[in-house]
Amino acid sequence: MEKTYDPKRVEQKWYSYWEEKGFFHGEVDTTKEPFCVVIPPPNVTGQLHMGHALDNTYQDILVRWKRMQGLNTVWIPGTDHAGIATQARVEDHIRSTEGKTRHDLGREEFLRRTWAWKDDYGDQILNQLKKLGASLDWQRERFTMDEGCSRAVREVFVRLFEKGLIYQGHYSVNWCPHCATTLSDIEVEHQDDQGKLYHVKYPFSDGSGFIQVATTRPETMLGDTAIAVNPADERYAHLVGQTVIVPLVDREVPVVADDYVDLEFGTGMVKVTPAHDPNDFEIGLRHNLPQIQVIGLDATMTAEAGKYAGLDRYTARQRVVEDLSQLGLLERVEDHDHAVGHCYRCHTVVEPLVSKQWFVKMEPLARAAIAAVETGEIRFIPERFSKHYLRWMENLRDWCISRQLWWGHRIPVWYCDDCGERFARVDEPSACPNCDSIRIEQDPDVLDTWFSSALWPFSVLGWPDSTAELEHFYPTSVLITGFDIIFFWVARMVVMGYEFMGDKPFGDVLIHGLVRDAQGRKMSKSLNNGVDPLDAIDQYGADALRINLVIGVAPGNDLRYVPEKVEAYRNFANKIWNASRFALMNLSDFNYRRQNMGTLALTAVDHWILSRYEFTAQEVTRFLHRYDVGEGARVLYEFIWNELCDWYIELIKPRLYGKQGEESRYVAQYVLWYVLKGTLELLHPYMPFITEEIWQNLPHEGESIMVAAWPNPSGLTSPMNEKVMNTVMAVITEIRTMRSEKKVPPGRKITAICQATPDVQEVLAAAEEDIKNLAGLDTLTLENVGQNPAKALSSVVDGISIFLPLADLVDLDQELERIQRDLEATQEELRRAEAKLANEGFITKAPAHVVAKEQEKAASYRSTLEQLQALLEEMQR
RNA sequence: GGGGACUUAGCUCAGCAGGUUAGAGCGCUACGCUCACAUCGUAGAGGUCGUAGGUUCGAGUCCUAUAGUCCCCA
Repeated sequence: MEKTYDPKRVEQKWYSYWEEKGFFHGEVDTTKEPFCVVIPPPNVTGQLHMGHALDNTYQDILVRWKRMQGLNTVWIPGTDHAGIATQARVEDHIRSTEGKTRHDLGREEFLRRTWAWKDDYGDQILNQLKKLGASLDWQRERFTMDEGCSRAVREVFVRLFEKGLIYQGHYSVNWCPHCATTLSDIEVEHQDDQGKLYHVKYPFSDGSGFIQVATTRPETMLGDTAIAVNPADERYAHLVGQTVIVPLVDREVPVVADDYVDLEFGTGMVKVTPAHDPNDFEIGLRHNLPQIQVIGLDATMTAEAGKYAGLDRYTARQRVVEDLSQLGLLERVEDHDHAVGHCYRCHTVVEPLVSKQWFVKMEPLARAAIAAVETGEIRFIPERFSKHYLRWMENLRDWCISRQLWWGHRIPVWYCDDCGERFARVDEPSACPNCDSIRIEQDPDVLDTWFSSALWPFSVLGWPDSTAELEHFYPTSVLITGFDIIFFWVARMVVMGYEFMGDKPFGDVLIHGLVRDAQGRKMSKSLNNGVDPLDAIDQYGADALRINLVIGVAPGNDLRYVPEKVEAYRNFANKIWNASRFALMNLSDFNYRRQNMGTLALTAVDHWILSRYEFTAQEVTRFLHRYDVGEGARVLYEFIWNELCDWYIELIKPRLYGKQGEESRYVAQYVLWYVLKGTLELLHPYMPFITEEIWQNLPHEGESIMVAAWPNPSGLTSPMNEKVMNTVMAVITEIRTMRSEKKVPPGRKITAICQATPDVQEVLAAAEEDIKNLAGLDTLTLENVGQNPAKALSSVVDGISIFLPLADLVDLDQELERIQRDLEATQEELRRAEAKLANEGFITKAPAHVVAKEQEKAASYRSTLEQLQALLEEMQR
């Protein structure tokens, strides 16, 4: 084995091995408890980013853990067709290579090209997940536009349509002029932009003066069809029913009263443009106002805008403002920050437009989805995201599902050219069901990408067919995703799950945060501060990246990607590597079958590490069970580095080298092997590659660590030996500290005298060789508390007086000062403990074991204090 | 405007069911290439856990208020 761990040498090898052996695949096995996770499907043309790495690391950790626990485990991979993103990318490509638009190619050819693009690049992101070690069941790979998923989409659409839950209508929707499609409400991101508030005067029709309105979008006034005031506004009550002239277009419009108007804002009067503002649209409906569209699909002004026709909306704004100013109708302009909607894909400012679109009626569908979270049938981890979800679900607006794209699931609705019949079908119809005409046309629009993702947990299991998979694996066990898509995706899966499966899509939803850069900024293309996970894997190894992403992170919280931290876990991998290398070097002649644990003459040190190992196993299991993935990692890290490596391996070296006989050597080998192997198993979900590589080299049974049994409690806990070892370690550490303070060269062997009670002496005597080895002693003398040795460094720990007779290094003043300092610190601790114990409430109300622990501490402080005082007296003599 | 999160060592963060002498990594100081590891070891410095109240025998941990930072929704 090499001196340093080389991830590149082993990662590819083991991934291929696992895949070939079929360990990732799970068949339906009704005799076993199922554990099923569906991947949040990444965009088919996307590239793996840190967010994916984080998300899939969490999933893989849980999946590997459950698999080792013996559950019938399946983690289903797949990709999302990502309508807007994919179409935009292919359009860009065609434009730059051929100078053509999608319209030049036509729908059919464009779709052919997009499928070809998908075939060329679609596997990329999934292959990148393999580099991360993701144990996905590749035999079950799906795509949201594959045949099965597409059929599920049509089936769902038709059923909802026939139930009257999908309807078509003219409404104000969000239009992205760049992507040339509508967007649902949540696809619009509101950002505060610096804008201006224009105060414009509208003359009364009868020439009796002006009213004043404030607007941030003066260009829309060309489409004004009313002025509105609040009915409670006494200032304007007399105006309601009068008419004013919209300047520039000379349109006569009424003044109406509507509750929507905010009395406080601006002048308390607003212009109403039903065609270009969702709120104005609502006002328009209430007052029967006409909708005049002055801005077109390409964000330029329409013919309705008169002389402004053809101008871009922002140019038109300037012109309108100039013209108003010239007419003396612009009262004033002030700075004004306001929220402006931007497309979540391209960040273009969204234009509200009235158009005919398809909607899903959400209110009846949401009921079950709300109840599920309220009753705890579906649980968010951390819990606070339940509120987030519920608040949104309870204020749900209908979902606009039609998109003016070509890439996606085409809406399965046909129109008859002859009789005008409109009908939905799962399979393509050949004629009109009403008049048998074959002159039928399918709706040109496609569905929102999230419509198909909403079906993911059951469509990937074979729905609408009733498959064994659905029966066994649905509901899935846990969904793991970021908080940013709770509304887009999680909520809609819950809705669809209850509607079509009559059951929740998953029981638990584990939400994680965002990966930010080292400065805490979001990783983004525009900032170019993203870190490519593949680069990170290349540099530090997949295992280091994985554990770095989860350790020390509380569930739901964001984390920063700090290269130094990944490096620390690369070092951790190396530490494990070397500890294992040491173990293997000493296990060449080891045969675990020779004797089993029960018959071994275990030492206190052996009992201690077994006890700590058992504790670690319990903790890791407990933490994983509660999705505290980061805490589980921390426990393992600390056990491996601080206990197994720093102490146990150091302590057993002489035994392994045969210095205490063959039997003792075998016992040490056995315990080292047992603990190391078990620890690797516990660590495997976090660091799959290195653990497999080492495990395969250790004596073992089975084909792979990934299908080894998860370590179960086996009664190895030993509080007594833990206590003994704590004393021994404290003595060793104290001697080391004394040496270090006095700059005793590490190589110099010295003598130590320990004074203690007979029972403690016994403990120390049993550990004499260990203490001598690790504290650098040639002699260790144990005696009763009494006379101080002359000219010695001294200290007291856990009621043990330690003397190092190093006459040349003793400086009486320094010694006095140090002892005095220790004495004061101990007094302070004792004071605290005694105060606690003197408290009636504490004694009567605190749990017995807490009180006992406090008493023990006080006793220890007391004896330490006594010895320190004795020391001091004698030194001062 | 409504909701939520965060505020713990110089920096980045843990702290699980209230009970430890409050932890880790990085950085810092001193010493050390001791036959697993310098991607290392040994020892050390460094924190009134944002502030103010409250609950409790006991609060970094629960409650209220307050300040600052950030996020979501409207």
